[in-house]
Amino acid sequence: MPRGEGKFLIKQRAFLKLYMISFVEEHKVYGLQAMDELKAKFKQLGYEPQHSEVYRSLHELIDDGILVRRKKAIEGMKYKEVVVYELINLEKAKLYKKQVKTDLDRSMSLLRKALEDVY
Amino acid sequence: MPRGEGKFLIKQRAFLKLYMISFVEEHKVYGLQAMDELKAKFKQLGYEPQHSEVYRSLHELIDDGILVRRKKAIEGMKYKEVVVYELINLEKAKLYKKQVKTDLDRSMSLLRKALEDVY
DNA sequence: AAATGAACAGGCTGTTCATTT
DNA sequence: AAATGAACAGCCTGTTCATTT
Repeated sequence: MPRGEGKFLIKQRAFLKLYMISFVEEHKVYGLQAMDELKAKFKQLGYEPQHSEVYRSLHELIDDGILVRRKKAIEGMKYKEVVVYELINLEKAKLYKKQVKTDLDRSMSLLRKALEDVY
Repeated sequence: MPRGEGKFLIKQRAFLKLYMISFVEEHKVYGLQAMDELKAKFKQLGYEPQHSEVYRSLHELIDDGILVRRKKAIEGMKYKEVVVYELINLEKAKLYKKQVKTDLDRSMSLLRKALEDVY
């Protein structure tokens, strides 16, 4: 059972949770909209996050006590209502972002080192 | 079943295979020695590749037709003999390295973008 | 159909066990 | 014990199915 030791690169889950926090801070989006935005953003890099992983990220942020769910009637079109999220604990959010930044930097260093060593 | 589409970061397997090729090019090392070298190299980045994953990388490179196994009597100390590897197909090796470089660059871009977008 | 969510399945990888020298 | 390898187990994540609006 991996205990978080000896780890390789950052996990997709953490990567997405980071973006979810970022979206919520900007008062944007519900689940699928976040996914579409990310797909568009990363399309040229060949990365297409799936909806289930986006939802899992959101759910986990709720379990972490960082976000809360809120139902919201849709303003204009399409269907009735969506689930939006709000920051409930800014401190926890800041801490999480800080931790993820460390992991992102570490991951970058691993990749950079390989590029330097081998090519 | 993931078909290599919509993928996130480069996999540890590919990362290690790249280093294995690099080691073999320098006529270095057998399995555990390679692992120790990598552990030392990445220790400060908190990455510690496990022996089974190193062996799997080596085996896969054999399946890929890039390396061949060769038993070699140990020169000085410790125990009797180890398994060393030789490059059998330089073209394939070059191609593989090129492919991995693409994936490394792509992965770096993903991480860099997240750092730019969120922080 | 859009949106959310859960169930299911498979791949990747760490831990453990087995074998040889 | 060092070295190699395979078996086993668990986590992560993509695919599929179910439900609601």
